[in-house]
Amino acid sequence: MSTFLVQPPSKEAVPPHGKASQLPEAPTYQEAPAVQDKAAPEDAVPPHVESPPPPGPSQQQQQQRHEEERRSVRKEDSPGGGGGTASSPQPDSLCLDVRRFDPARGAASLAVDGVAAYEIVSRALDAASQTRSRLAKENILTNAFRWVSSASDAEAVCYLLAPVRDAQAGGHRLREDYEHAALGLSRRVVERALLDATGASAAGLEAARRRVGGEWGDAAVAVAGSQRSLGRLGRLSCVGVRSELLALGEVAGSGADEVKRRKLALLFRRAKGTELKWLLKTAHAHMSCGISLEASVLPAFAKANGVDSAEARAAYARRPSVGAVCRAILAGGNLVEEVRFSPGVPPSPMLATACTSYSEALSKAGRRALLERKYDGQRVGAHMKDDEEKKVRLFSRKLDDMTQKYGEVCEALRSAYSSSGAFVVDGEIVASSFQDLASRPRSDATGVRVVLFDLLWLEKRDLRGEPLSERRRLLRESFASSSVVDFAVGREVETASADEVIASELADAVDAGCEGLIVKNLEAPYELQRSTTWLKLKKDYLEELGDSLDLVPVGGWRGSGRKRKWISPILVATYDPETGELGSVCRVMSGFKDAFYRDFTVAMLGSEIAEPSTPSKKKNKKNPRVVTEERCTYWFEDPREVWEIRGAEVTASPTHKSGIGLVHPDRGLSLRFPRFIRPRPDKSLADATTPAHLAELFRRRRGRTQEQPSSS
DNA sequence: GTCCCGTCGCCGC
DNA sequence: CTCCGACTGATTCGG
DNA sequence: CCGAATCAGTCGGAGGCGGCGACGGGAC
Repeated sequence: MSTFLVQPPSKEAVPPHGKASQLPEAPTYQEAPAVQDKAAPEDAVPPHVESPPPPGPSQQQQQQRHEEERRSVRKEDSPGGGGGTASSPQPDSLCLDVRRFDPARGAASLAVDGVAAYEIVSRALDAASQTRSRLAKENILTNAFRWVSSASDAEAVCYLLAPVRDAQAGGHRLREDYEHAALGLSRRVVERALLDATGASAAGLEAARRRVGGEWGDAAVAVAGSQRSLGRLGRLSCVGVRSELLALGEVAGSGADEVKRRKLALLFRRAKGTELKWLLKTAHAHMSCGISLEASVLPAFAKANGVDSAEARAAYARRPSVGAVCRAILAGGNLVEEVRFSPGVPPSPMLATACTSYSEALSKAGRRALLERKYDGQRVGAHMKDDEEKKVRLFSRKLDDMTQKYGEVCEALRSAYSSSGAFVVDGEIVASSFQDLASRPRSDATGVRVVLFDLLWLEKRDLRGEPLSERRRLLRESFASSSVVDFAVGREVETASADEVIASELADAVDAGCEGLIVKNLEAPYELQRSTTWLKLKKDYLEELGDSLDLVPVGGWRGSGRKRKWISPILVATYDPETGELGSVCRVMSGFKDAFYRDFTVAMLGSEIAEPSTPSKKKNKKNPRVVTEERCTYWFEDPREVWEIRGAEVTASPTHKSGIGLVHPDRGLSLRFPRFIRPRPDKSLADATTPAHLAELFRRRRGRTQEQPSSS
């Protein structure tokens, strides 16, 4: 508590969030034992070969490895990478096939005061994280759920098995999304709580981490090991853990972190065995165990109770309430009747599939298609219930309630609605640009518009099954456009004869400041999931369109998880031939093949990054020509390579320095959605994109706006 | 004690 | 949002 | 006819950008 930790021990466990992590890495002492992955044959690969054509032996090895994996559950890494090496050699009974698993055995010890023990969750997660097979995971979860019989336990277990909101780290999900409450747990608080609870020092924990193979969770367990002092606190239950975590989210105001730290430490202290690992990972919102609520947990719970797992998923999409779905499953499993879509509760939105050519879009779109503009704003589902109040509520793509934020939109929708009774519409909230929209205050964002494109419910009718053409007709009948409410611009075409128009429609959409087109099958129903009846076509997806840049890699960081052996992300820069400066544009982490990472890392550092030491010091000095405020772990000595990098658009950046002053006094230029396309060995520094060129692209883009053309 | 500024969680894409 | 790799289930291919 | 190779779809997890706002902590 009073001991102020110098550096969070998580330095490498967490992604390098740019401005933060400092300190170029001191510890250079080598780790002797274990780390058998050091001895892996890949190491024999000669340094810096441009994607070696005959990777012969290594591929075979991989094959072999996979088969091994398939046959038997094995320890060692899996998604999380470098998992518990020396942990349980004995497979948990949860790994037995569902038909052979006997829930009665040992079940007594899995209850705490009559409710499910957290041990159920930690055991399931332990077992599931040992394998990559999704079937095996589902098998494990299904077994675990056979220890759970009440709906309230089931709900808590579901949340605790998948407590992270989505793939994007950071947020938690411990209650209905549409009542979402973030926990506001900073890494520092979590780490201090951990040290508090275990009595370990930061250095001790770090040492333990090296011993167990790099995983913080395992290190925590190792450190906590012997000194359990439960006292009268008692074992953890699922409902208890969930409510304790939720309580952390309620703490606010000055001194909040201190209170949270204390509460968390209390929770950690009660953890037994690997429970601590999962509590820690939960608090960090980084589970990395290959389990999601929708795709793994709910289907497993359904299966454990004799309900079709696809039906459970569908039910959750209609009404994303874990509690409701669990109750219905336990109450007999009539999900169609008992878990319904209804106005006021946001269903999962329909999403489009990305598509990289005109022909692909048209061939997949069915006979008749709608070429609709894709507005660059924020997705919104607007609901009005059939009640006296006539209140419009808004939900984000991830179902957060946005009613408060966009009060004007609510008002405008209510008055634009020409019918009576309930409605559910789908649309996009837009401003003159995405950046403009994003900079609105979170509490009350005014001066925005909403562009409607679908209608899911009208009065007493669920319209999801109707073809898009019909939904669209009803949408236009039921709402009047106004200065705030509008309809998405779209053109209905016969796909057989649309080859000509699609390119020009896309061009027009981009000219109008839109991101591109959504090509929609006019006969298709509204699906509460990603669907191929909606195809997303953006100009930067198309090979010949969009801007690709030629940028220079100048530095990088150590990756985490499955990329921990490599440099990732990688900082890239423009080159200014006048001054010789390399101004940073963005970090890139998308688009690289694993082999490329390996070769590049070897080329830059001499080998893949051995856990847990490195970098070697000599690679660690920034080249003075590099202009950035990023603090890379690795700086490349003599940046001269050129890579093709593609992005959706150039942005004015508060963090990157390329072209600073050219479009804004103290902002540089960056890229939205950056990804690596290919190396350009044919190009040299002199051919790299210049800051001036980047500025030109920025200005060109800024000329286009989504603002309503003040006509009609 | 108050104010201001830097971090970082969280959320949008 | 983007992308890649792994897993799965379906389908086709070779013996 | 059956097992092996191939294919397409799904899933998970690696992390990009900008921006608001809550909080902690230093300056005053």
